[in-house]
Amino acid sequence: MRRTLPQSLPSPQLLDELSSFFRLLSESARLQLLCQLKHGGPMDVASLIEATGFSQSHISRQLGQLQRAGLVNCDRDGTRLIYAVADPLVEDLCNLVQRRLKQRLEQQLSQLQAV
Amino acid sequence: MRRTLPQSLPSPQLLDELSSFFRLLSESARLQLLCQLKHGGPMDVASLIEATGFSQSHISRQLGQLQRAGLVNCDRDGTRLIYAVADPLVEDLCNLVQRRLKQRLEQQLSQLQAV
DNA sequence: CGGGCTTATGTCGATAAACGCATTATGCAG
DNA sequence: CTGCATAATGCGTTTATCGACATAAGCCCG
Repeated sequence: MRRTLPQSLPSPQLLDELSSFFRLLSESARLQLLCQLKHGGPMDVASLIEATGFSQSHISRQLGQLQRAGLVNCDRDGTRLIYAVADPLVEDLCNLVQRRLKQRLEQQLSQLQAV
Repeated sequence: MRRTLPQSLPSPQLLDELSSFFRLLSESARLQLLCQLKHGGPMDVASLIEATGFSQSHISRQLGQLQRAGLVNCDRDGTRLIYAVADPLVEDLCNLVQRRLKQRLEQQLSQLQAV
């Protein structure tokens, strides 16, 4: 009896917006930047280069995308820009997915052991 | 004082798995298939072709990806395969993101009106 | 077994995005 | 105004993926 009520189909525009959002998280580089910022708190680009090993141009572009999506914001400190996570949503999503990955592995493990 | 405790950085493998998962949802075609299955309940491939307009080969491939990720499963009915959503996680994720998109638009709207 | 139906896969062109290098733009100190 | 540092952008190469067509593989019925 646990049936979710039949929701209507999302419009093509909504599908595009949803998929575009998920696309932001579909690249490990961007996810890495977000996690790094979450972990170390607000940090400047030089630190992100140091932490991730990516080129300055690449990091700048990825941060630009994340900023346009509102997932990140930045303050100036002289010529440096200090970036910070602007929305806890990504962390929540990652936690949900991570828990699910874990459950799935445990399930596969138990099935193996059942043989 | 609402500070989440400093979680450790995810490993590269975890980052890859997370981003790979999100990549599944980063294509509107796959999201559309999932929503269609959620909306119409279990259905066969012919119905999905009818509903989405994609080619049979394309749909087969996308369903294959979703199935390998455990997001979808299928039962045989003779030669037909009946696919169904296997995990409510995707719906939850979409709801979270959708709500956030809505909040963001409302925020932008109020800022416009404040001028 | 042979033909018809349904799904999976090989292949290909088109497109998009990653990523780095080089260059330009922007802010700050002297 | 001139350097000096930092961040953003133009451009090219490479890689991956979409999506379709054609073909193969699997299943069922005569």
